[in-house]
Amino acid sequence: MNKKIIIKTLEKIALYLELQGENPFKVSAFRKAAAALETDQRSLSEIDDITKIKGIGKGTAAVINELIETGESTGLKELEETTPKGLIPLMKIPGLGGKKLAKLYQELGIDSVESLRTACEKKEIQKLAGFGEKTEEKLLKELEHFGERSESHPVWQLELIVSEIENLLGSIYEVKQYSVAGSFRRVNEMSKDLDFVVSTDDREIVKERILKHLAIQEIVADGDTKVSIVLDIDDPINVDFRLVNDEEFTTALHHFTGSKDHNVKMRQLAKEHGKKISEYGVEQPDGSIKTFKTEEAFFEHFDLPFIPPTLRESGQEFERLDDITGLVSFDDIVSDLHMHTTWSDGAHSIQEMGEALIARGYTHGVITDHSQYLKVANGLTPEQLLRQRQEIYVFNDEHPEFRLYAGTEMDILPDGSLDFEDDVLKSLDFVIASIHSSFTQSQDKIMKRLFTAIENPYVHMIAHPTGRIVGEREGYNPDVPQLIKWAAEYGKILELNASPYRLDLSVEHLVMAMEYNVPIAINTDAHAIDQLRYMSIGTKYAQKAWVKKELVVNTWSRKDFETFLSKNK
DNA sequence: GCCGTTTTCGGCCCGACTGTTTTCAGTCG
Repeated sequence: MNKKIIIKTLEKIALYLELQGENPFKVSAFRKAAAALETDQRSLSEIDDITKIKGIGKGTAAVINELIETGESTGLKELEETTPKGLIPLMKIPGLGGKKLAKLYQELGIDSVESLRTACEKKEIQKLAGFGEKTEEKLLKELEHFGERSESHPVWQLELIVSEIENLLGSIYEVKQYSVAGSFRRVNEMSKDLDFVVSTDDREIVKERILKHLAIQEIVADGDTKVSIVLDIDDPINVDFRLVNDEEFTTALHHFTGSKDHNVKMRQLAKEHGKKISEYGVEQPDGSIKTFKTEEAFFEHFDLPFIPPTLRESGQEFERLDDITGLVSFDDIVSDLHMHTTWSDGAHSIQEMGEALIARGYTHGVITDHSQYLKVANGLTPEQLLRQRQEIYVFNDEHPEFRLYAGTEMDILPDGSLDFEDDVLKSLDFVIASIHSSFTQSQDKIMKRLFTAIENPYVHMIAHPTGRIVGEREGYNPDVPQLIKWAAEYGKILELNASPYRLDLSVEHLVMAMEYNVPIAINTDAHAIDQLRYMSIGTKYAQKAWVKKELVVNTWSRKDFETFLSKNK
């Protein structure tokens, strides 16, 4: 029996209990037990007494033990027999939860999308107590495009929408402070919706401006403090705006940034001190409400260090408070080691990219255009590389306070060979190797290709090691744990490609890389100046994997970077 | 169902919005 199956079973039981309209605390007890098991790092065989885990008691332990012994759960079986499977997808319909579904099933025998639609059309639903005409209409409307709207949106899609909305909010005179919140602020790869917190003295006007300037498909909710809309774009997405007074901004931002689990932990903590956290402030034991200028001050009020939004996930962050200070942050970044120019498929010249790096306050950077194999990207021949170097030297002469290094993003070819001979590589300051072709090869072949690069003494880094596109494609499926071990052994850097399309390596793999002390370079892979902004997303994403500053190559000084380079010569 | 340096019973995070109601339940985040 593996842990994943047990976790899934506990979650299933919770879902069925919910569908039966069970006590919500009982439902959440099963969810908590599943979460507790998941957070516990040990494998099943390493756990001797399962009830010692907080959140697992007599009832849930019985389910777990039965699963271990027999591979089945009689409790779940019974639930499955008394609750039709067809109800499960109905939970996704907005406005329908366990209680209402239980009632629909018991009173009208509704157990599927079809029977729900029929009941709506026959106007049977409005007759039930607690339901009405409006509910029925709303359900019918939801059923029309049920399953059409995608459940979650990748970060690269949202990034553009967020900056557009931020521009709008910034342009409204009556808006005092604003920020994106929710899972996007926590830099999750996928988000179901977008949340914004806005402070103002004049909610009506701000609301009016928002509704007027956005392309809106539907207004979902329209209250005093919350406006919820669906944006009218190719892939429609729900956007919530929370309107608060300026002094409430910080607590509201914290509240709506979540995650839910993080908030629950914070509130429990507050309660232990006789305090009460809400989006409007922290109620003190004497009943007064305290508000905060910054999130730092908010956390300090509870004797906590600032917990970055990216870490506010499972509640586990409260157990690693001491590690937070050593994490990489955007302020530590002094270089970007992967970018393209007009020499290959970039939009800007060496001069322009270099000056953009200086403007960002960096001390150095590497120009890494594609290599000759990548014809579609205008890859460079060794001769072109040589000429490009002259241009880089000129730039350095003109900007003595900054240093641009000559590099390449060299293809690892389908046959496993490298796109440049060693003597070409030797002449470069920094060599990136990456795979852009034949993604469907066997893992064995892919790993052989990667190993060629790893063992080449002139290669410094493997870029976007899995080739994935967030929410779109899997990549070429390398054996990442093996790659990490090789990188550790051969002293190579692995990339965290900061482009929101890639975020590659992923959190899971970065955690592994940290265990082996493999240096990570967070690079934008910018093909134009404005893409250099991805560095911020990349560093935040790295925090999610608790990536330590000292292992991030682009926090190193120019001197330390050069020392690393000279070791590989 | 789980939990306990105030507790083995009575809580369990907190509030907004909606639609159904004449004071609140259900859903949602």
